[in-house]
Amino acid sequence: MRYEKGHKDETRRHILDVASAQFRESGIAAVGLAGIMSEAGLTNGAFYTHFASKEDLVREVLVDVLTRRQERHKANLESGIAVETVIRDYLSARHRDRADSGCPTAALVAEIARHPKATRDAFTGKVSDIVGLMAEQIRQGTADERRRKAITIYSTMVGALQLARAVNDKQLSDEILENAVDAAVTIANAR
Amino acid sequence: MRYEKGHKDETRRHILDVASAQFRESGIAAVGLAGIMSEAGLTNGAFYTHFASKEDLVREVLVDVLTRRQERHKANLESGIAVETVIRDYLSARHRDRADSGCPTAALVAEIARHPKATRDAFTGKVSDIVGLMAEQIRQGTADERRRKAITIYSTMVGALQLARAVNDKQLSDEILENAVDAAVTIANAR
DNA sequence: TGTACATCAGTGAACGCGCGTTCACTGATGTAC
DNA sequence: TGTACATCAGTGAACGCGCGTTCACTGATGTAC
Repeated sequence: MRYEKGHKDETRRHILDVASAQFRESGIAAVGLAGIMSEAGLTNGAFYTHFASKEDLVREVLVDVLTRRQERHKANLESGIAVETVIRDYLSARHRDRADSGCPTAALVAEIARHPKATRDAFTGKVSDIVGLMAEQIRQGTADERRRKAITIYSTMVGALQLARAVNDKQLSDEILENAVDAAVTIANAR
Repeated sequence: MRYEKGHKDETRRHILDVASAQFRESGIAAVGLAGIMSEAGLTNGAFYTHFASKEDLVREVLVDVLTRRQERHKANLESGIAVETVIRDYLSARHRDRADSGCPTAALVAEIARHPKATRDAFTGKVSDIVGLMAEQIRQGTADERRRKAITIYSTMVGALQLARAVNDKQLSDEILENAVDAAVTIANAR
């Protein structure tokens, strides 16, 4: 069968979506291409029509998801949504319990640190952009102070979300999220 | 050959050390038992004389390393070492660059979140103990406030160390560590 | 208009490889008689 | 004291399995003449 115009792009988009959910849910190393392709409704071989290798897919997924999240940050900024709202969403029980649609940094940062330069380059650029947007969203302080605050808030959010996910005790998990919200909001509003 | 008394314990200890370094360096999923055993100077089959399964090894490694780190925290506390010193060591360039001998939480927390209950239980208990010791080390605030501070500081340190490792830009990496030090020290000393 | 060929997304079997795990076996030492 | 057997940490080959990747092939549609 020959396909309609745009079909290949749609398929590629679908593979990216399936892969990004599986990676965030289970980690990169634990996810196989066969599993991704079968969830996407395709067979093994079709993978290489769209991507050069698994590592290529990883990099494309990271750029894709982080770009989408960056755009959401940009929209938040333009519509004047407060940084407190972003912090509360990030450190919510929902985000903790739904890693597959959540922040790829929290899900994959340690694995990314062990991936090749091209993948880490892509990640670094996007994280830098997102931190920049968060800095713009912060109201108190000079540009430099706001950047420093954004970096610290991002670190705290990423660490707290991961700990809240790993810990096998609902009370401690909630406590981790709540304390991180307080700390992040305090930092954002500090003069 | 028959072995001297204590030989088996030494071998087990050696396998634990090799495995814990490899896990922290490369992640749990990316490390194979054959590689661990060969670095330990043994062959494949001997593994099951010491451990029931890879998952059993993972749990034993986590308990072992976190217990040792907990004991170091206890010693720090008893010899009156300030929490600032712990923060600066944790967020040092050395710790960032030597994951294999570093904090297993920073290296493995996201992977641990995806492991079976027994593994997560062991991790949760140890993290809880370590946070408790950090809380005792903090000077300002009521017991409850100190616990809350310790949780936040731990989250910030874990997130910042991981980001500093993943980011492919020395300047940004150093910036992440420095800002996290400032934030953590400020939290520890806040009234 | 009809026919021959080109295109190309996707199929599905196969490749070599390393994984976690199993198991019959080794051989130096300890124990029993 | 000498001999036969038990013990057990470790060996190394083999198990089935799923991995990432390759490739000859399919077949519906587009294009050329």
